[in-house]
This record gives sequence, structure tokens and C-alpha cells, in this order.
Amino acid sequence: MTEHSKVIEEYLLTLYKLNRAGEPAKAVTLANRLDTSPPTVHATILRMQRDGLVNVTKTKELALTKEGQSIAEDIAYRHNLSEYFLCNTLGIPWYEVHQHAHLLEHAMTPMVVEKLAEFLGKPEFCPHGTPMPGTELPENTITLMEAQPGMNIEIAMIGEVLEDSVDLMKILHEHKVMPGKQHKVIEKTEVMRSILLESKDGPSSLPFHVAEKIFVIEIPKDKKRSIQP
Amino acid sequence: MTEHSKVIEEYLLTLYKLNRAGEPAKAVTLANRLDTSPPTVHATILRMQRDGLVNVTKTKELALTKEGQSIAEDIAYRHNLSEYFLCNTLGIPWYEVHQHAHLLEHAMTPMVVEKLAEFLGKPEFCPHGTPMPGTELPENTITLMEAQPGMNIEIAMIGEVLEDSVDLMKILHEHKVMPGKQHKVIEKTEVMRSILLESKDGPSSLPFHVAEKIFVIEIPKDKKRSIQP
DNA sequence: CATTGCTGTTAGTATATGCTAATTTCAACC
DNA sequence: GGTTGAAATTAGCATATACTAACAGCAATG
Repeated sequence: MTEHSKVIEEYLLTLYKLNRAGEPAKAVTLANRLDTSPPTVHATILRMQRDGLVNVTKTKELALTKEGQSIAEDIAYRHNLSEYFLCNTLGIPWYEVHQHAHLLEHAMTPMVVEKLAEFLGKPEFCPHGTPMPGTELPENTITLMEAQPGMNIEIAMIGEVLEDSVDLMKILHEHKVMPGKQHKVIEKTEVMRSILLESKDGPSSLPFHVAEKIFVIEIPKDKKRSIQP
Repeated sequence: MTEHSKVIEEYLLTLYKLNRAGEPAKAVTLANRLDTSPPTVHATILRMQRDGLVNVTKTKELALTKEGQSIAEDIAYRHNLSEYFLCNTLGIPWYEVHQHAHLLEHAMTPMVVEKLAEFLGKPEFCPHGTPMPGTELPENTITLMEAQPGMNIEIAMIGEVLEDSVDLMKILHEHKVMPGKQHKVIEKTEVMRSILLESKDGPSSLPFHVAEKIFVIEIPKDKKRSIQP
């Protein structure tokens, strides 16, 4: 597991996140996510193939190799650990920790990772509810898109794609659409292409494309349990 | 104050440290410290001149510009803050925090620096006793080379050049030659080119070239005061 | 079936960072 | 004053990362 550049680490992490989100990992997607031109992505993927980090299938899908996967998980862990630290120890608002962690994730030695994890008490979720590699969301997790009007739900995770927009994150924050918070699904209108929620802090309207990236758990009417104490 | 690459930040920090140590800042010195070939250093300095970070005098001395100085101080602060954090919060031994901080120092946003400084209580010295930019060692600080046999001294700072060798640092650690610890100068022999110390933890022998890089304060016989509570 | 359009790929460049080998410069010393 | 040796510089090259423009491949669509 040799050292890799920041750039390569970014590619690996992006592929890892695409995999976990179940989205197809193609070169174009990388180009969009990384805000890089297709030829650059092409060249970089060639180097990654050369270095045994990814394989390209006949259908041009990018698949992480064993080693690529392993390194990607490591980076994801460092990222999530950084976010947890920034949020819970330093008190940086959860909706903007992503950008700061984005730098730190490439600058942590194994020793720092280990000691930081210990210090933080080995957290299993980042402040957005993303599970650390090796941990999974509860089985009954659904996307907010799948939730039906009338349901009482608890936010489990804000999809990582949404983290890139601090503005959007800030709005979610203001509406208390954040891990651990409970809401009731009021309506889902095809015309407005949005979902209306209500919590004790007031109503929130979320467009479908956002609701697709928010993961929730239905709360039985009687009990009010939380997945993240 | 634009963003600069890791490489440029390293050059700036090295120049800053050379300045503070009172050593002449020439291209060769950089080449040695950074373990880089002279032509590479040359090319990089050209870019730094182009970008208004350094000036080269007629005698080929490298002088940081206002901006270069300002950025360098910023990096030094991030470095020292990281070391303090790694040592005092995460419990990584003081003699090896340098290498880990070496990575972190380039990956901290202003927000992270600010919040981390607050969290740590705005420390003024790193674990090796190096003062943060803006802070100075006490007036009466001398190098261990300048200390005379019979003197009771307290270690104030382990020079940054020594930090590069973890092995050496570890030995200093074992002999309690670390900031805040007190020793008595037993003898200074020209023949052995070394200085013999004694503390309640036992004797230590330090070669001249090391003693030159260790800064101490003489302790009056009566009082036993400490510079770093 | 042919066109349209997305995706991938090539060609041609540019910049930062690194190297070795060779050459120049300059001060210090004989 | 000339030699010598360290330091600086130039020449020539390599790699990773980036771009635009141009072109190829292929599927879906009319």
C-alpha cells in the first residue's frame, strides 16, 4: 500500500463513494464530481490502471481493485474521522466540516489516525450520518423519496453528494434536517417535485433531487427511538 | 496571500527557520535541508521570485518578502499548533510529533487553525519549546554550548534542526533533555567535543554539535523557577 | 438506416516538480 | 595573479497534472 498523491486519493475516494451510493462509476462521472476535464480524467485513470488501483470493464465501468478499495476505505475513514473531530471537538458547524476535512484527510499518518480515533472514542458515524467503512446504516433505512406522507421519520444520513454545497447544507441545518432529528412527512407533490416535512421546529420543503440523497428511518408511532444517541 | 503548493510552503518554512536560527539562507542550504538537488532548488526559487515570495541579494542570499514572511509565519504557527495538539491532546510522544505535523501543517484552513488554537488554549510554545511566531524565548536564553560547568540550567528549546532525527530525539527523551527539565552542567571537554550533564534522572553526554542547538536558561541557585508552567 | 449526441480518446500544450551532467562564476587561497 | 573548489546555473530530460480542440465509437432515436 504505497503512498499516493492527493489527486489519486481524491479519485479513489470518489469512486468509493459512487460505489456506495450505487451509482455507475464512469469516467464522465468522475470528471463531473471532480470538476476536471475528461482528457485529464482519462490520463489519470490510465495511471491508476498502471498502478493496479482500478480496472476498466468492457462497458467502461471503473472498478476498484482490492488495493484500490482498501486505500479508498482508509481515506474515507480519515475523512469521516476528521469531520467528527472538527464538529465535536473543535465545534465547527456540521454543515461546513466537509470542506475542511477534505484537506486533512490527505495529511494524516497512520499514527495520527489511530490516536485520533482513540481520542474520539472510535466513532462509527460522521456528523452527516455517513457510516465509517465497515459500519452500515440500519437495515430499515430508506431514502426520503421513499417515505410516504403520514410517516414519522428520523434523519439517518445526509448523502455525501449534498455536502459539496455549503449553501444547501446550511439550509438543511436551519430546518433541522440533520442526523438524529425527527420529522413528519406531510406531503409529496409531483407537480412541485418536492416533499413537505414538519417537525417541532417548523415545516421544510425539500426538492426531490435532494430528498433522494437523504436517508431516513421510519419511527413507529408509539416509540421514539434514536439511532444515534 | 494566495494559496501555495506544499513544496512552496516547505521552502518558505525552511527559509523562515534559517532566519530565526541566524543561519545564512542560501540555495545550497535549502538543497541540503530539503534533500533536493541544487538545480531543482534553483528553479523553484525562480518561481518564488516571480511570485513575490523571496528576493535574492547580490550575495545570493535569499530574503523573504513581506508576503513570504507572512505566509511562512502562518505555516510555522500551523506546524507548532499541530505539534502541540498531537502531543498534548492525542498523546503522541513529543519526540515524534514533528513528522506528523509536517503533513498536517499544509492541510489546515484558517477556520481549523482558529478553532484548534482556541481549543488548545492558545499555546505559545510547541512541545520542543519553539515559540510561536510573535512569541520570543526569554532574554537570558543561551545555547547549551555557552553554559559553563557548574551551572544549573533548565532546557528551554530543542532546536528545530534536531527534530529531523527521531533517533536523536528519542535519546534526548530518554535522558530527559526536554523543555522544562533541569540539569546541571558537569563538564565540557574539548577533547571529546561533548558536554556532560547531570539531572535527578542521571547523567547525559551531548556532543557539541547537538549542544549548539539546545537552548537553556541558567537557574539561580536559590530559586527553582520554570519558564513553562 | 441515418442522424444525433454523449462518451471516450488522441493530439498538442502548459506548468510544477524532480533528476543528472556539464558549465559558469566567484571568492578564497597559494 | 593564477588555481581551486564550492555554489550557481544551464541543458536536457522525465513525470504528474491540467487544459482545449478535434475526432472516434456507439447507442438511442427519429
